[in-house]
Amino acid sequence: MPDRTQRTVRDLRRGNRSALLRHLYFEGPLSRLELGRDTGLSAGSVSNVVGELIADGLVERAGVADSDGGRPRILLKVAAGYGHLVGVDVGETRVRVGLFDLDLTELAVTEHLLSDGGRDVDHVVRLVADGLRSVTADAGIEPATVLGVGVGVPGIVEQGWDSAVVHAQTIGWDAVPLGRLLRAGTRLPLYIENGAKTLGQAEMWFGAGRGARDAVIALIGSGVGACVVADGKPYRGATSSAGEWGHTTMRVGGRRCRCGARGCLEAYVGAASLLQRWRGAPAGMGEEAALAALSERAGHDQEAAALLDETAEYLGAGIADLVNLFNPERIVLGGWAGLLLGPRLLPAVRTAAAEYALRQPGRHASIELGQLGTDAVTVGAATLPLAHFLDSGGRAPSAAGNSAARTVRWA
Amino acid sequence: MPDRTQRTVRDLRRGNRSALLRHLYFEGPLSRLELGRDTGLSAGSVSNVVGELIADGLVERAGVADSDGGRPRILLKVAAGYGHLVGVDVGETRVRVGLFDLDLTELAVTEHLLSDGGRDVDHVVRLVADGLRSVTADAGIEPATVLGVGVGVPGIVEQGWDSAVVHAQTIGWDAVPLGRLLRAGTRLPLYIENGAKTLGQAEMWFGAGRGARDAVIALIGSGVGACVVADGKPYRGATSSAGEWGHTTMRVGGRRCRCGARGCLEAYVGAASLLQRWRGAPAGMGEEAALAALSERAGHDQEAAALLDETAEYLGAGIADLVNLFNPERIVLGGWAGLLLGPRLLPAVRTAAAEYALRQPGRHASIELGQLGTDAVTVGAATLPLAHFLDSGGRAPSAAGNSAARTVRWA
DNA sequence: ACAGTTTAAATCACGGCTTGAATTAAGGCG
DNA sequence: CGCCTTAATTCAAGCCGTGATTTAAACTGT
Repeated sequence: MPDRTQRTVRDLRRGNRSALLRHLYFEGPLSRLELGRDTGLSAGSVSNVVGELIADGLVERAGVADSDGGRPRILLKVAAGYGHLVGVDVGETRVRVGLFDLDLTELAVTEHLLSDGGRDVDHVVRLVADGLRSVTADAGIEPATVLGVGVGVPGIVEQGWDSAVVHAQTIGWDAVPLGRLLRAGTRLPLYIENGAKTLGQAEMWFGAGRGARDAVIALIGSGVGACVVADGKPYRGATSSAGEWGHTTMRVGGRRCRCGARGCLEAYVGAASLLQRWRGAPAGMGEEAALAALSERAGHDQEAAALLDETAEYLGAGIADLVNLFNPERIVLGGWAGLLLGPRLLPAVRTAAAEYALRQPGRHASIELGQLGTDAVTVGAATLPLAHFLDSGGRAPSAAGNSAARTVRWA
Repeated sequence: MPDRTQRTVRDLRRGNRSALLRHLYFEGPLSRLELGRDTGLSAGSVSNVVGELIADGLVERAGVADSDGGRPRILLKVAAGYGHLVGVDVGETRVRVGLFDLDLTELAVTEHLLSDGGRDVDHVVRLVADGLRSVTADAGIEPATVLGVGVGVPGIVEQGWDSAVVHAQTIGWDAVPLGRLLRAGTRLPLYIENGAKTLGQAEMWFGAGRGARDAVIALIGSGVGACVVADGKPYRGATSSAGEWGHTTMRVGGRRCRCGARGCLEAYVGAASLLQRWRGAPAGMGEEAALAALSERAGHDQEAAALLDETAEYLGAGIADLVNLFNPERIVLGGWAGLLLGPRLLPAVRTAAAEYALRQPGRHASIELGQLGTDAVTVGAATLPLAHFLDSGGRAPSAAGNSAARTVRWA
């Protein structure tokens, strides 16, 4: 089937509304003249489209630029109060629900700890629905102003034509029709996506990935994964499971990984694996605290230092794989373990990556530390409905008449 | 900068011309009614656009379907004789130039062997220009009917804004401004691309990849590389060097690769590496013949069999990396060594890939043998101008007034 | 041979959109 | 206040796709 993205003059207006909205959102405040120069639209078109966006309440004045003798420019911005967004982080240990305005300023947040690792699907679904009601009430907004709900989950999300189905091994979910289940609790548009991908999108929008077109967000936690962005768009693959970097082979026939294969990157650099192999691991300590202890001990303990040196080499080689295969301009190292170990390991990781990557792509790729912690899964999930809204030119889908989770679209 | 792909009603017509042309090209012959059904265009629009394409000579009648009592459907197809395409394969051992019609039927071909491994850039450029003249004369066509020249080269091609620059280590080329050099010999639009990528495109268009949207063409020769296709488009990366699969790490600190790094897949499964490690390698035999001998000897020689078993495991793990990272629906194993060893190794490769790949993406990916030999680099190169032509809706760029190689666009 | 029915394709009126040119708006300066 | 400069708006024109209508081309029955 041919690709049918634009075909009538109405699509033209929608495309140009989207282009102006996105440009204002990421680069604003801007004048109409700058919008025209940057987007290539004629002055008349900018005037027409901006006029419509202002009439719709999506765009507002943001001040006046000083004049050197001609007519002064009026600055414009996206109206932060036009609508609201909800972001949900469904994790192994908690369900976190946040309400944001269009600037992604957090207006309310609620969090529930899970005692069973998230295995009880119905319980999680109930917590999401309750959290949605709670943040809406806390912020004192009308539910009708919510443009959509983005949900990040710790597994693979298959985007079916009428529902999102989640496979999340770490919380024991197998083909859970989460879209349909959440639909029972709300009429708002739903956008369900892998949590690593929502965290990756957050880094791309306002973290270390900002401004890059081809990037990889490499996430190290207990497990290891990546979010690949190609030409500004997320790389999904045939069934949306692309980016399983943690299960690429670093040593054929090597250490057994919890996924079942041998020699996976995760079996060498995942926090769980590190702590398993560390003979000085303190007993009874949580994973994060234990890894912090390992990092601290590496300063004066040879075994801990050697373990982290080996980790840096494997990480560097794994990053070199990303460089050689994806040819990104930027690699962002994130995840709770990545942020914890990053400051100490990054120089050695860069050295190792330079050794294993081809010279030409390696020269073009910077390796940087992420800027956002794991709480950013929530705001990253809120970017899902926002991206959709911006892509549609600010014409949100109707909350009524929809019986399924929305197909997820990214920035 | 916002993505500005369509903005005026002229772009609408261009997009719809492109959609109809591509659909007719890949799926034709078809009636107007089928075109409308498949593309979603209204009957009136199909009538208008097809009428224009017929008037322009791009589309012609291809027969009439039988009628059951209503008006019979008229079948349409792209006019094979509308224009011509040239495909060039610049390799280590030869320069091959072919002239094709729009159906990619070969009308003439010429080939020159290289005695210096392609190191003399000026000599290669002269051979290309001479070959172009030669095939044009042999086929007895007007040069003005040639829509463009596609060139496949054995290295990384950086697509600059006004020229293609080639880095091809195997033929000793470092930052060769091939676009500018070839420009001196012809006014035709030039499209320069990595030969593995043109071969990959050929497999996608009329080989084992046909019909797939997310695929990887994995090429095994002396070296190892891949051509990644995402959502029907080639995955390029920031500087067009994506797909260097042969230099992903299979064993941290392992065998030294000719690229300088340790543990690369190429150091384990590339033909050059295999022959280097085979103690029974016959002296004075060419690479292809020697590999054929290895394959044949594996039937009754334990060492040869063990070497190929190890190769299958590394190949399977390398393919599993592609599955886990790119989530393709299809992996095509090609390249001269891949085609030679494929029939014998494919069962073991599939077994190994299933062991190393995650279950969910692994279940969705088929692993198949390529259908085209290395001569397909030439016809694959011819698909570059053709893809551009189809993408532009059949409005070819003017040959005059262009001082640089064209930015390459793929199917 | 003709009328009626069916299916395919062409034609037409209409509305929407962007563009470039012309006009209006809003400063600064003498 | 007039002139100049720069920003924004308005207007006429052309292009495009759509849905409704008309025309075209077959088949069947009388």
